[in-house]
Amino acid sequence: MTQINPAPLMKTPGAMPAPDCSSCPIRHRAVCAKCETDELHLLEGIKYYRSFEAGQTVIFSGDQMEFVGSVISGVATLTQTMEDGRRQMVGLLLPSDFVGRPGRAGSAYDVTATTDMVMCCFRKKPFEDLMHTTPHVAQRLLEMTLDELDAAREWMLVLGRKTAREKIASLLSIVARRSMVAGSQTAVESVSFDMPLTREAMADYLGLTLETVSRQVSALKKDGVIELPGKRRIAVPDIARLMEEAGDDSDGGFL
Amino acid sequence: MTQINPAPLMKTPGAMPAPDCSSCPIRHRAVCAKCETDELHLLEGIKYYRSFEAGQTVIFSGDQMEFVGSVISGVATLTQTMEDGRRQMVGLLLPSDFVGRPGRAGSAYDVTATTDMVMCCFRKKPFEDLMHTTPHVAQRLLEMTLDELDAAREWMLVLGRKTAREKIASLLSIVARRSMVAGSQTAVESVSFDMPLTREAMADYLGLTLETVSRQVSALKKDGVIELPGKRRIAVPDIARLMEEAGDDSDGGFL
DNA sequence: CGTGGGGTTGACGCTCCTCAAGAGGCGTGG
DNA sequence: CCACGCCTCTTGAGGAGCGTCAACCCCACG
Repeated sequence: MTQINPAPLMKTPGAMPAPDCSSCPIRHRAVCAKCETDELHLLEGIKYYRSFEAGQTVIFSGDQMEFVGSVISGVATLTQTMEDGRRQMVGLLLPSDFVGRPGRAGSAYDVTATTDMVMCCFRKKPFEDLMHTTPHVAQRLLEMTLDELDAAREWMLVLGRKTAREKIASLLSIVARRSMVAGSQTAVESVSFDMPLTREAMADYLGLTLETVSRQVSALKKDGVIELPGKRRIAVPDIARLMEEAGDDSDGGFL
Repeated sequence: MTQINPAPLMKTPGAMPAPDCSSCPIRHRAVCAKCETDELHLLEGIKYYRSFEAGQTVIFSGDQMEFVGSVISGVATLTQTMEDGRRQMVGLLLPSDFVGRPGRAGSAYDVTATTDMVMCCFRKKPFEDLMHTTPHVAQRLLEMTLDELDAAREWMLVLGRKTAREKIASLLSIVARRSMVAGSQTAVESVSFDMPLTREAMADYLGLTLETVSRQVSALKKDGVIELPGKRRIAVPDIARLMEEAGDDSDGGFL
């Protein structure tokens, strides 16, 4: 059984000293992944760290974005809200994911930290300038955006066609997979991880109500697909079984 | 190893003479939008036209993509299918939209023409090379991908949180808006357009059944939100009313 | 004139939502 | 120390919305 432990690394929200890029845990997966050392120095010159507390809003929908950046640790969500209060999560931001949209002034979504979180930020203007001069940043951003688009489309299938039980299993699969990548595990059959979302956030993700989420999680537990060893912790004894419940078996493998 | 050759194409869709870029109707909206004349010549050198009939599959999910390209006229869809046959449309490709994913060998989705369609194609390899040499193509592709991502996220809200009636109204709004852009109308309060999708395709788009789509279209007609002057034709006497039914009023305006 | 594809409409039932009550954990303050 | 409020989560009962199954219409086309 693989154990993935997130490393919480801060208390007070706000600006923080930014460590060296060479020791960065997401160095090879973030926007900067393709950068040569000279390009990295340019980025290093304009970067700064910021931390956010669980529950804190990073950007409000419609606000001006003065920065873009990468999630270093922790989890954030992108959500849309209708006038009558209905909410849909449209993005789940895990370590190495990029926040913000170059070329557009305001944010179209609310960005909220669901756990304590640290970001590596760049002021938007200098970053955009840098995109024009260093092709590797723009290239990597295109790759990442295409991956996000694929993820969004996968998600559409979940939202549009899957049952409540399949939706839950799909979400757990995604989080499990990402946590395995982060821990650089390969080909294991069981995992355990901390679920960074509340029942309500899961419901917002999946287009369900929190009651339905709770019921289906209980059902998956009763059927032995998952175990709940502690608050927030989820153990998956048989990953293939979970994927089967999600409706997409024989998958396992893109990126 | 036995080779089974797919049936030859029925009519004569396929290669076509490619007209000059300067007279192209999507010149200023497609991937080539930012190109200078010299860059355009490079593209012109590797481009070729292909036509597809309504109902014809452009690419099967999992197939190698030998080309990428832009939709010139007509409509295509991107769909995903689960093993048990459940289908979800994940992209609607209208004129100027880009088809294909540079940097990945195979297609993740089925691409199907829903009307007769003409595409401006580039063989994948030369196009990818060109992306590295002419920054304007890569820049424009990033912009377009970001727009697609926004559209996908808007769509998630539709799939996850809207009622059947709101879903129909949302789809009609999108098609109406796009048809207005194409016709370069400004600030009108009524539109009429041809709906390029069957009830079944609409259902696949919206995560509904075709019966529900049919019922809700009838209901919108009965309530005077839309009129159906002819087969496939839809008239919207009051666009604001339609947007209200879609659940996102006071919108009107991104791109 | 028959056939097949697209569309409409009705009856019925299942999934998931709504409303509601209550349990368990945790920090605060008396 | 326990009481209290607040938050998250669980569980139940009832109902609505949409899916399923089925019949039927319209029209193009051979």
